[in-house]
Amino acid sequence: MSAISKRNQIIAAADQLFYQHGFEHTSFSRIAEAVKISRGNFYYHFKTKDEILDAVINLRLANTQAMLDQWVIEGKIPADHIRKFINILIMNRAKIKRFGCPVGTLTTELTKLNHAAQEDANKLFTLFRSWLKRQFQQLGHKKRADELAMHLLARSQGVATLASVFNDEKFIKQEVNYLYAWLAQYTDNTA
Amino acid sequence: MSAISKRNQIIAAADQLFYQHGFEHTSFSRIAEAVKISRGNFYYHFKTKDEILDAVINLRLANTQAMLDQWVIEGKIPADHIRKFINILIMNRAKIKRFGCPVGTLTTELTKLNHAAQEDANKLFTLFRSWLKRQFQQLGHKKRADELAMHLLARSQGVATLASVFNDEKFIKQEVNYLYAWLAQYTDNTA
DNA sequence: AATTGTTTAGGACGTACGTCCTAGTCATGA
DNA sequence: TCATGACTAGGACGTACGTCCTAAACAATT
Repeated sequence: MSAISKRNQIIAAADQLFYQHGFEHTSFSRIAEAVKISRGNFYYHFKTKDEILDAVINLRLANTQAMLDQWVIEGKIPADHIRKFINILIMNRAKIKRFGCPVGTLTTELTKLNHAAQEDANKLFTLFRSWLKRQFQQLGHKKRADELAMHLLARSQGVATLASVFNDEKFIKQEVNYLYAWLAQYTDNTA
Repeated sequence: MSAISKRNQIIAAADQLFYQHGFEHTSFSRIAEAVKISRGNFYYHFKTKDEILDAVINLRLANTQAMLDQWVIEGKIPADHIRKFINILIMNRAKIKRFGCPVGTLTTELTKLNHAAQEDANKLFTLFRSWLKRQFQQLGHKKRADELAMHLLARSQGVATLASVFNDEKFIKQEVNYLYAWLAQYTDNTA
């Protein structure tokens, strides 16, 4: 097991645990247990908890960027791309129902903790926002592109939160249908 | 200073601190400091932290119920009542920008902590949901009342979250306008 | 076989937390 | 004046946490 691999294992485990139980509530011991190393040995890979958080955020940023790039490759038109964004609510509905949105819940927690990494975490949102904005621009809505991007982001956030509170996957599907209908307004019959 | 008064002071302080810094991140000492009693003395008023949480949730439930009742008294028609709900985004925009939605952020945190009080906290959402449902029913949307209530709740949640992430009050106002427009669809020219 | 750098386990350290106890203060009213 | 119950300050307690150290095991190379 190489060092890099073990390091990545730790980051991956922390990623999951931060999502499921929150950053503050996830202890070193808990992560160490998940990757089957001793708590003390942890220090060899990461000096502080904040270092892990940075690594997790960077991992998520990279994964998100890759996902967005992939969507652009797969889809033919901007409307396809945006629909792929909406569709993550469906794809991840089981996890969303249990733990909410990974992006939203992390940034919310870091804001409450007044944590130094909160601006880095916000970049996750900015990534989506800029990407969505570009899609709406390409749809021809140059002026309102950012407004529409923010609207869609907010709607998705709300759906994730309520689905989690009420443990309701059906609600996700319902709202996704609303979102598709909303999007259709802005696509020139290119559905 | 009577016992009840001091107890209420503690609950009120905890209410604020839980909102601003989260439940887990708010220590006994921090609350005691806020109400100017010693940390040890705390034990006289509340045996455990969970007891305070319960009290805070009950306080919020009572305040919310009172607010909803008041709205019904003040407004003339159901559309007025729903608009008052939407308007809390405007009324509380400064706090929302800094700390998000008090209801949403608490329930989200308790879910991550897998805390026993999470169901009680969810009652806050249920309170709004049932009330909104009733308003939509009175608007004549018997079948879709709950669906519309959930939709409005989700939209509000999303707005609060994004406004907090991007520190953006303008966004709140923008989305509130969208919400008013959305609501107008369901009111028979009684705006 | 010897050497070197990487990775590991185990545990020590200080701090902060939730909890709990106790001795004492204070106001009230008999 | 004294007895009572409400309230308080200060600190003890065990536990869990983030952090840090050290000695040993391991792997790769010479």
